[in-house]
Amino acid sequence: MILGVDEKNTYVLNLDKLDSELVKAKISQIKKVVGYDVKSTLKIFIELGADLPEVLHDVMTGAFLLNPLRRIQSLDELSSADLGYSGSSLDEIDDEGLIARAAEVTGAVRELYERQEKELSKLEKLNKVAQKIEWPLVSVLAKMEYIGIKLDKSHLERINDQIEDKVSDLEQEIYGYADAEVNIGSPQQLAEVLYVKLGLPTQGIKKGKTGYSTAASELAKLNGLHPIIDLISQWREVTKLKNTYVDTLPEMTDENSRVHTTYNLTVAQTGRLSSADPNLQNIPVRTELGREIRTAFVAGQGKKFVSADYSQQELRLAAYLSEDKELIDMFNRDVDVHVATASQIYSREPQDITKNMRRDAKVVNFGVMYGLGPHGLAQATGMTHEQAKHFIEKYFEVRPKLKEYIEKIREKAKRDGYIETLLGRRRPTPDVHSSNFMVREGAMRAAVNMPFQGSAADIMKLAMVKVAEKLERKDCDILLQIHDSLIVECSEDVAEDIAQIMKITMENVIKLPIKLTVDTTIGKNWGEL
DNA sequence: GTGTAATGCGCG
DNA sequence: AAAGCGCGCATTACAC
Repeated sequence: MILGVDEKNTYVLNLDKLDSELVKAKISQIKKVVGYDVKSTLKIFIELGADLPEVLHDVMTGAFLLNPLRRIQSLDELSSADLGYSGSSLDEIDDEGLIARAAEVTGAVRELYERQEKELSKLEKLNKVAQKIEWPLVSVLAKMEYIGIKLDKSHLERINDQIEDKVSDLEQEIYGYADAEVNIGSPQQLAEVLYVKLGLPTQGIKKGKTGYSTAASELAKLNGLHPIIDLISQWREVTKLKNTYVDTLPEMTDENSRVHTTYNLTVAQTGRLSSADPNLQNIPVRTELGREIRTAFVAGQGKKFVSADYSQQELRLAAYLSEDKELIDMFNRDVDVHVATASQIYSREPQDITKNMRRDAKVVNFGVMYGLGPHGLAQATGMTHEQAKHFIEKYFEVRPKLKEYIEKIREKAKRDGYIETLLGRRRPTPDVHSSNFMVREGAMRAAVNMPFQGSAADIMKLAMVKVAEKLERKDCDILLQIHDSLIVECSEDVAEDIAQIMKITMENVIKLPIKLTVDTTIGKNWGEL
């Protein structure tokens, strides 16, 4: 445990062991903190029951803000790359070594801090992102991670029993058709069975480095040609959920049956959070069995979950950023934008728009933000390539401002070498100059996506800071962030109240000419949300 | 045994 | 000819 103190700030290192009373006393006096991976340190402070200090700066996150392309963000890497340090490892030394070299380590942090502050002060908006969003968010995330979310293990056990029966049934049937006990989990062996042994057509099937693909999208093309296809798809769905969630989550709980994720601030190039160990941002929801897994996440005794979701946040931001008055107006009048879009593309009255027409319009509405082309649209909707091409053309006729905006982003990426979000977070775009078509176009699509996904991420992060402030002393904890959604746990009697606070806070976190609608739900488990 | 690439798929 | 963004993780296959 090392503290480096000067007249202005206290520099704290990443630690995992604490035993000295002296140290605990010292911690309680810390009011402001600078460090490397401060979030990890704050979790130890919480464990000790200390009040959290204000986060002034984090050199790991700072390095990422200034250059998100740099992969290695260890204190070692930063010290040698940015400060020219060449000594032995700073971040993998044991307790004794740490004490011996405390000055060295705090010195590196201090110097990185000073350099990064200088760099940030030259970039006004990025600096504001750091000061107003990232630094306050560090404490919010530390608390979320520390509190965790409760898992009903017996519920998962019951699900597991059902799954195991189903898996063995499916396997027996599949072995029957394959006339061998193939490893269904091996794409190689499976391809051999499907495309050689059973002689299924390989026309139109994607080919990878090792042979013909057996991915779900390719199997879909074979559906109806052989009963084994559907069985394999079912086997995949069930074993995926079993291996990834049902088997592993119960092993990651603490003594109170709670699981604690880690939110990473320095991974996603757009500024989103990522969640790992376990990843709680990809808990299933799209299938019946998947939703069953969600119900295993439960609120504690006398508590409820409240969820608050931004409704179509990225599409609203697209409307605002491209200054498409029509689209902005649609959102502000609460009309169904997918129906409205279909109505414009097909030149039909909204009441004459079928489910399928709406579905196709929805795919394009979201797809354009990712650079979806005719190929992808055809894939997603079942249109022919020609129809898809025409559909996209019609779309941009109806949304000329969006087309213009996308073109502007592509040009900016080439000209300036970076794209920024609404609040000024930057993503470098070096690959838009690549001589490789695939690499170049991929970089262009990522660039186009940045303002939408990244601005949404900024707004949600800011909202988390504000919501955390409002919920202080309210017997209510933020547990999860799933990109456009927050889940809190609070006592039953205040749930309605909390829902309202979250809605108002999140909708008004930033003043824009477009309404950012937030929907809330209350439930005893995640499946009810 | 450990590391890595490839494949596949869960979520927003 | 290619041609959907952002993640994390399980498994297989294979090199070391």
